[in-house]
Amino acid sequence: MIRVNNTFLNYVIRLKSSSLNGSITEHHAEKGEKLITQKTNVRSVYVIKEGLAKCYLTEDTGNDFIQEFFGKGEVFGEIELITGDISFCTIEALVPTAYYKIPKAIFQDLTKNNFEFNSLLLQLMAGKIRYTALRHSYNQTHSIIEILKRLLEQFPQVFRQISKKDVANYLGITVRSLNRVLKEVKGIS
Amino acid sequence: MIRVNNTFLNYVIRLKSSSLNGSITEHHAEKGEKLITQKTNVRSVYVIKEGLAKCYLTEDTGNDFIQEFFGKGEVFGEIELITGDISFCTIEALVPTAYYKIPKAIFQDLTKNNFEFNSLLLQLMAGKIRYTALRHSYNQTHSIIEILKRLLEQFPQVFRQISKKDVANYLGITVRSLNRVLKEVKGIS
DNA sequence: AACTCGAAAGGACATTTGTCCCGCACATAA
DNA sequence: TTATGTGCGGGACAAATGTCCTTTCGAGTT
Repeated sequence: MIRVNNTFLNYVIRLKSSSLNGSITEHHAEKGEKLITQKTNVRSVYVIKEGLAKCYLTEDTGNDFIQEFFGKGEVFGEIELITGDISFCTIEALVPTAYYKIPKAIFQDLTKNNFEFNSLLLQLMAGKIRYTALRHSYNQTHSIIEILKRLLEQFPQVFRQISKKDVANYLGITVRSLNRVLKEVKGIS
Repeated sequence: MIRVNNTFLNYVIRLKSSSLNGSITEHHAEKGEKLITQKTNVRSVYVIKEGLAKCYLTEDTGNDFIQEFFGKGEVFGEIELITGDISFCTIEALVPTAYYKIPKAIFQDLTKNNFEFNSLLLQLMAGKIRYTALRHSYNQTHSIIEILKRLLEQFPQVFRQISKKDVANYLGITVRSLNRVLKEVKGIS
């Protein structure tokens, strides 16, 4: 749901304030601002310093599917830099968000010449693969009410930060269904 | 659906027949045999030389969710070696399958000291992330009939190699629904 | 041959989810 | 103040999907 990665964030902060001072830059996005737009070129790796963003794909049907919510330390853009493809998703700030940008050339140099960075990158990507596999498996094999119950256990405050529509798009259902099931969940507990 | 990776396969074959002769070994699995079992330790990276396997997660409900079908050159086990966790899925041969095994120590050495291998590994993992993101987004935002139509366009022969039950588990639906929708698809075309 | 078993096909019904509404509350702009 | 838009909540009905069950078929076993 809301992913974080403090290990990587701390490492990037250390990198920034050391040898690479100047090439890793800090930026700020307002609520609703897009950090990456689907089907455009990506020139940097992004790391969230503070805030919250949604990562979503817009389909030909006009529907959005929210892949993940990114919190402190989450990294994106690295996939596009590695595969060389254009972006397959849009990243949009849900609240005022501060983030770091690592330019492509610096990123590529780090992966090749910095063991620790390379190792953290592998960890991070392996974690993404593992996490999404587990999530989609759970989602495909359980009813919406079970999925929602689990989500509310892990993030009791979801709706404080995230709109119903976004949660529905994350679960791949309509807001109407979300409301219906939400009522049911509350009725039980 | 059926993923392949010839680039990586060729590289591994070259590796095997050169410096690393002896440490990369070739094996064989019968139909139904499991190469990796969910929730057990993984000690090697696996690469399919020839054949077909399914990668699936068994949930507490008893339901299986098939994440992918692995064909020639597909790699697995690398996630577990990187994160250090036990396996989150089972890999089972669907036909007689030949594969290579790269022991953990060799794999770790290669990622650190072999630029080309490291680069191929990053490509491979980035590709997995991208591919599954696109697939799950499509699946969540389209009806089963659209998903199935697309699948039949890309793999007209699916049912020659893969049972209805496995296809249903891949799509996250029941066999009954699959049959129903299949009839509809054929009716249209 | 007789038997068992697993895969496939599909009927009948229940349940879940989506679609299309309408109304309410709360912003913000005119 | 009055408009206008947007998020939220939910009723009523339609459509999609699951559950349960029965039948058929063919491969292998005894």
